[in-house]
Amino acid sequence: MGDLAEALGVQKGSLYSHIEGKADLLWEVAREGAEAFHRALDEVPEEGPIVERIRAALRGHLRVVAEQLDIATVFTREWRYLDGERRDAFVAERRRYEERFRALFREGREVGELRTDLDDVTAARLALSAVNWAYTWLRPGSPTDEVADRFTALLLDGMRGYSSR
Amino acid sequence: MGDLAEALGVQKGSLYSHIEGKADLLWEVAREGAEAFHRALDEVPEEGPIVERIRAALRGHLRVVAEQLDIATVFTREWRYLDGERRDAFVAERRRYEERFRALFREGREVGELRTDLDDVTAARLALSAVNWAYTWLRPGSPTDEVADRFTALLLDGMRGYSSR
DNA sequence: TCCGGGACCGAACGATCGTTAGGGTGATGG
DNA sequence: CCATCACCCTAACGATCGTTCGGTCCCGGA
Repeated sequence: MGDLAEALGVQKGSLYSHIEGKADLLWEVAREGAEAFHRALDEVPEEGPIVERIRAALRGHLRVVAEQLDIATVFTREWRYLDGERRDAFVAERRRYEERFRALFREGREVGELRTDLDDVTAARLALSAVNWAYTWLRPGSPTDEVADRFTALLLDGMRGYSSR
Repeated sequence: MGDLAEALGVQKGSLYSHIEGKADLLWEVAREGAEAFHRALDEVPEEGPIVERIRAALRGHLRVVAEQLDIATVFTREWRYLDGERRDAFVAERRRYEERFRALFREGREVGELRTDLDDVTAARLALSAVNWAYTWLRPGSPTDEVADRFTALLLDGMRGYSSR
């Protein structure tokens, strides 16, 4: 609160003309984060090759991370400090996000665009880990689309096989 | 400190007969973490198929996470609260760990066991992200070797290709 | 047996921090 | 022109928390 007031050129107490309390700030940022990531997933086409949709999902996620690094940090790390009801609500949103992500891989396996013996839970976990961890090293201005494409290529064709495209 | 004292069945002040201060505790746990992960990497054979060595490295890392979840959490997240010199020392150790990890993929590409056009930086980042993120969902008692093998399989052969083994 | 020291207690200190209270000022709009 | 209201200030409060201090107890070695 002190830092925030200082950054605004205002006394600590003056903040409370505008906000209710510290917890509300975290909650707002967390909600913004959830919205941003879900919105990015909304941009992913509902149809078309799964491979392209996975690529789009990774691109979208990384773009949010790079463009709103602070919000992404709250979404992936600082949300733990939410309390009670709000925490539950956030966790539900977060779980829903992961579920939407996982659905891509499941569908890819089911329709046969990905290998039919794919372990989609592990695949989704691998992809989500990569983008979740990105907030630790991705910096604003990084070529996120390119990074996402590299992840996609590696996830699709592996380190041993040879690209089929 | 209060929680710690309570867990030990002792008054807060009594702790200072045994330790110097709170910061030392974090430093000790962080050092323990770095040692544990490096030790796990030491167990990876220096020779033999790269694929098996990568699998061993992932297994080792996940085993440390599952068996010493609190220490792993400090190693991956809480180390940020180290100060000054100690923080620098830790970051160096962490960087060295990542570098040792990355060397596996580079070597695999160089000797041709992995695809020669492999983006080894991205590959290492993908693998490290997966195991780094594991502290958020891996629980003591999980079959870490199996999880590591699933990661390995996916990383090696991808979601689209078919296994060559 | 006596002495020294380590472990512990109880209490307080001092710093930080989120928050509240009370008062002032300046712009707005009836 | 005056009342209102948003905004800000200064000051202080209250809680938390890491740490310190003086004193007590007990155990092992001289």
